[in-house]
Amino acid sequence: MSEVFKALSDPTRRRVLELLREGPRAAGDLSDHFDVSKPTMSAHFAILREAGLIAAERQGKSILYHLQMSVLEEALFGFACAFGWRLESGKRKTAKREGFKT
Amino acid sequence: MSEVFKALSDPTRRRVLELLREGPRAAGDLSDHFDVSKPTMSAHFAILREAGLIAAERQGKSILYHLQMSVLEEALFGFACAFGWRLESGKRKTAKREGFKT
DNA sequence: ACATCAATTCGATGATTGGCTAATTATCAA
DNA sequence: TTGATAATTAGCCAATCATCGAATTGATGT
Repeated sequence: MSEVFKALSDPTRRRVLELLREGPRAAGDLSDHFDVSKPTMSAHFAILREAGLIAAERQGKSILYHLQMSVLEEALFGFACAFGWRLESGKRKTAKREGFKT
Repeated sequence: MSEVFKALSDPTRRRVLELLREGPRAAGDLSDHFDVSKPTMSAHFAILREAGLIAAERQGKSILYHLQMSVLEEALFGFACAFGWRLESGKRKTAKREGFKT
């Protein structure tokens, strides 16, 4: 849980998660949205990956990242619960992600 | 919002928040629950204070800390919203907020 | 005034973070 | 095989973090 919050504590990483909400994206595609070097982005991806928030899948020369919604949900849910809140799925406009296995 | 998540990324600090959920507590009283020095706890309190998650009030020789629920709620709410979730608590008279600083 | 208790600030130290450039790995196409 | 492309790893640096013991501030009781 600490790792999830740590991952969320950086605005670049939060933005990456938001971008991935729309569906899987290649590492370089994601990097283009930010004003930092690719190695730096790679490090951000690694932190998100180690927190379990995203997962990678090689596709040709690219590496596609996709959200692992359940982990994000679980962490936030677990915390919100401890504070007497309820986290509801609402009308989740979740991604139309394809080639995705839960 | 980054500061809130950063504050939440440490288990000691999360536990402090949980303890404060029961009601205000003195710094030393809180410190007794943990296996670290008082200066270290003081530093944790400072981080929570700077994130706006707790507030201090002097009471005689002690300093009472109490939760600032609304800030915690807003950060989580703001984030959950961006992911299409709903965060509900029994009685919130909160919180239309926008423009979190990232 | 002085001693005592509660908590913080100071100063130091080792670990982690976020950033970079340069080097490396992996894949695909000539 | 060679070259180009996508991404990561390696190596480095400055800044921040968590932690401690020692010194300091603030409030109270004698």
